[in-house]
Amino acid sequence: MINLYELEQFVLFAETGSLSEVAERIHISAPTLSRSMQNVEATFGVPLFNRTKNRLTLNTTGLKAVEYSKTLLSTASDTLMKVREYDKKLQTIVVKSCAPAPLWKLLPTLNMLYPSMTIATSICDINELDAAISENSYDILILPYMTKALSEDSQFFLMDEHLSICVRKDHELAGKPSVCMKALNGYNFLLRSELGFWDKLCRQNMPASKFLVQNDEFEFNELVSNSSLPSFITDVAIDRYPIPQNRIAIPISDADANVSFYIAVKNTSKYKGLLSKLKQ
Amino acid sequence: MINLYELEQFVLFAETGSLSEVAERIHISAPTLSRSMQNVEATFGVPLFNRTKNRLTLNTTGLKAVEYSKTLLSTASDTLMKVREYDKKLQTIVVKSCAPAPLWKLLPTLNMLYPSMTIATSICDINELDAAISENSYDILILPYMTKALSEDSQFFLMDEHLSICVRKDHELAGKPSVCMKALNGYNFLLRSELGFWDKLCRQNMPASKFLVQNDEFEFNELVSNSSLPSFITDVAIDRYPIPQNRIAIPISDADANVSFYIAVKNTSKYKGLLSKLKQ
DNA sequence: TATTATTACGTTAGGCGTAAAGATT
DNA sequence: AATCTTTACGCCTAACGTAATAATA
Repeated sequence: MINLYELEQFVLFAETGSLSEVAERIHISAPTLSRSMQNVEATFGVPLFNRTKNRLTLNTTGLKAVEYSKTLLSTASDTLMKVREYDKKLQTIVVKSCAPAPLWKLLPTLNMLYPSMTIATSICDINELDAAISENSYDILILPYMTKALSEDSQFFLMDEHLSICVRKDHELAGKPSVCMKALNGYNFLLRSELGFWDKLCRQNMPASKFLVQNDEFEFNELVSNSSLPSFITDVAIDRYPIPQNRIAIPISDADANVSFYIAVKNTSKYKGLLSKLKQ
Repeated sequence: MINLYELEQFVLFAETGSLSEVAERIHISAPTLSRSMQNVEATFGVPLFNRTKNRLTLNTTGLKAVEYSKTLLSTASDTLMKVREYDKKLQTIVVKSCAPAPLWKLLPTLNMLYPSMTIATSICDINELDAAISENSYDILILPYMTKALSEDSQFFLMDEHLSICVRKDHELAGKPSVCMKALNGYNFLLRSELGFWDKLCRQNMPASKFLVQNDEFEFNELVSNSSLPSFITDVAIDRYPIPQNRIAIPISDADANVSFYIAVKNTSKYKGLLSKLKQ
């Protein structure tokens, strides 16, 4: 049976050309390494070396053996790597959501129910979520509708979210009880990044508007407080991102802006604990 | 570092489903095998087993690990096999000849010069020899001409051979000093098998003749002695296959039937000893 | 003389089996 | 009670390093 440790020494010798040099490099004694090479030769069962009195070199068979040994060693490390990778995947819950707010609700519950699991969340466009479905690269999805690409059994209502604009109290729209996106088209807005499908929704329904996207939360808040540009807020986000005193929220009346989110799980039995928790 | 012996036990366990059964099968104790499985698990570094108190089973990661381990083990045995194969090829001289007689001359010399080498001889058609050239699947070739597919430096004259027919003394051709193949066309002949290009030569030049091919040397000789059918003989073969008293050899005059054989070697430096020996 | 490979040899770590324990059917 | 896995423990092999040898540049 091949000893992979000795085989590693063997290819190291091939790349170095000297026993003593390898011995020093890997911190074993020269006699040990010499014996290892004899063992390798014995397991192959054919001569691999030219032995002159004080110089060991590979013969042509030895060179071939090195070549094959390298691929063997690399498949060996592949074997380890892939199994570890597989195990890691088993221990991570991949959550892909079309919007951030549902994650705020979902993550604390997930962490509580599966404390040993790693939870990998990402906010995706709808087409990315569709891709995740067809590639099976998810454990949990959050969509703004029930998809027909998955069975109804695996999808459940999660929560509603209602979009408002957030304007200075002196803004020309400030007095209205509600607005529609058509009326908003043309106004420029402050927008946070990582909004998922909200971002696309705004751009599609207000093509004449421009959106100043802010990546940084602090900078975004500063701008909301100190500029006159309108921004967005939702009923769910209002706890996390309170409205400044000089601003007021005005609900958007469009159906598109009042969303129901649905959770879809790949493995219903694995997450039945989660699902029953969410129903409460 | 993976221990392949333990890994073998691991896949054996996967195929069997019980430690004690495997232990019995491969003649080691159950505790040793138990430890081996613990070692395998440790080298992978992830859980591979479900451990109930008295039943060990693989988890899903374990099943993946078995899968990868099987391919690793098979590439390991491939590695051994291919290196051994390569070594074996280095230690065999592959000789392909268009006819048997040149081998009679060549083989004793080869055996004397390279006593440790295995010599693999075969008698081939010309097109097989051409294939051997393009596939590099030879060490020494014997052709009835100098081929242009190889450099002149690697080809040398070996010997001549002259074909005769061998007829009963009462045969109608028995009195002739020589014959041409055109005149022989239509006669039926006894023919030995394994004649290489001689066989094709006869069939091409005497298409109206029939050839009774004998595989067995004894049977062939019996027929030559006891039938009236003409056969063939050459000057080189005459020592090995003496002409019966009731027969006589008549030389064939065609140029095709009087051949010069050439030896071609793949590695001239490797066989320069042989070549200088042959020149004597 | 310095460097290199290998053999000799003594020590010790680790691998194996026996015995035993703990648990299940 | 029989079967199965795992732990405990002692033996003994075999793997390692040091020291020595032999040979070369």
